[in-house]
Amino acid sequence: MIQDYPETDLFKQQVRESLQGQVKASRAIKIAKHSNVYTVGEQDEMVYFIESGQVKLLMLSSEGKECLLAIHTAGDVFGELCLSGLEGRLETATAMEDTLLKKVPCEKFLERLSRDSLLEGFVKYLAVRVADQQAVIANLVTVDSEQRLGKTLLQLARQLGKKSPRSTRIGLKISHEELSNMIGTTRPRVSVFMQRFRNLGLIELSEEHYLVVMEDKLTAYLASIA
Amino acid sequence: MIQDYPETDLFKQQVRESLQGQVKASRAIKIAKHSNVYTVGEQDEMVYFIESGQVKLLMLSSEGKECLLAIHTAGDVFGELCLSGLEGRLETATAMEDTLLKKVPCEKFLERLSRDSLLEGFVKYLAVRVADQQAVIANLVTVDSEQRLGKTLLQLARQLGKKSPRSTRIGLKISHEELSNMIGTTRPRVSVFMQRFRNLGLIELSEEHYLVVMEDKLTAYLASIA
DNA sequence: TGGTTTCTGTGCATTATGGGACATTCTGGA
DNA sequence: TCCAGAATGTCCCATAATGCACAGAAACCA
Repeated sequence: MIQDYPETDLFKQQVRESLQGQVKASRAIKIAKHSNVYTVGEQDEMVYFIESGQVKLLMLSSEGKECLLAIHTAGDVFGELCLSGLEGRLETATAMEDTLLKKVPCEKFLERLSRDSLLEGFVKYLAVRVADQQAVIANLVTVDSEQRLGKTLLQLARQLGKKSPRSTRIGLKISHEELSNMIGTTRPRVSVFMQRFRNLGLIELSEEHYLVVMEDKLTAYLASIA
Repeated sequence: MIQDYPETDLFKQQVRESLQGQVKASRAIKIAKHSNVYTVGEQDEMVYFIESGQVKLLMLSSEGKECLLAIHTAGDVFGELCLSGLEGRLETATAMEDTLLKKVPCEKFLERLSRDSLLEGFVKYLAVRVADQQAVIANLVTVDSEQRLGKTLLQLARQLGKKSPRSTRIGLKISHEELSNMIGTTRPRVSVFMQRFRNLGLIELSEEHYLVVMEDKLTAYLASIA
């Protein structure tokens, strides 16, 4: 689903450098664990860059059900949707850990990209975003929850994990409830599937309770139950 | 869910003009109804512009289930995901009617945008795309199929419809099966909901069997069952 | 115009899912 | 070190969704 995107990594690197020049202009801000960076509907035309920590993006349905859209970690950019010209935030951004951020007003961000000839890189980055979301949508539409959970784990492993020959460790604790909010099912359901994956040796919990994903095995299993 | 985006329309207008200069370089190509413009996995680094007709974008799951991602009509751009730098198409593009297209190699497209100072507009356009898809994902995750069908109809009405004071006519025939492939449910289920919406006066079928959506009523109904 | 195919409306078994509930284990804070 | 709150592992059951089947209507093709 999500592949390795060297171009995207390159782009993030470039943005980081580009924003360095901005350091004095925009000081780093500190967000405490469980606090919000911004909330739905809020007028906040800023683009954020994560120095350290983790941030999750959530949408709420009318009945208050949550949908976890993405988890971002150090080096990521988020909040860039204010560039769409739409008024008000569509989602809420919450720190999962104490987090250090840089923020730049969205017009400034565009100007900066433009000046540093990064617009094409940003277009590429956004195109990758659209492609990823497209894959997520297709998954939600076509496959059942076990399969979706599996693919989501693979995606998280590739996005956040550290690779070893046979496995990938996700250095970030994500609760079953958060997973259920990503794949559109209930928490108990995720528990059952996670247990199953563990019994089959597709995933493991490390000493420190980090999640370890055996990408090959999990991929093979998902294909076998398809 | 999907709002009116004057900026996006403006951008499409500008792209159209920008591509006019390209007319001789890239002749219009004709795609017969039910034929594919490109298919999954195909190497086809082109950006398309629709002169007339309709095109739908489909993804296929491993078991062959379809997911309808988008419907594009005259004036729209599609296939722009090749800008992500990923190899091979992620989806299949199929003409729903006889369709006339212009195509431009993706690097040429970028060059052209750059030359005509449309890169920022394109960034905005992509940001809107991401925002829209985000809304689609949140819907798939948080609400049930009736609600999703309703929202999808509203979205289609706003995207494809012609407005009257109280209603919007969608000048394009979309089968229940296609709808079911957009919202992630089965065809019979869509039939039942459509019937219900019709009985409640939320939608109508015109003489020529076009779908007419009473946006206000439908919106109110969806809110009432939330 | 007739015949064929696709689309729609419906019903019904079977299965999957959602929404609780509850005991147990973990974790972080005092 | 102990306690309170959070997260996890399991059940159950009412409900929603899937898969299938079939008849009627409409659209398409020749």
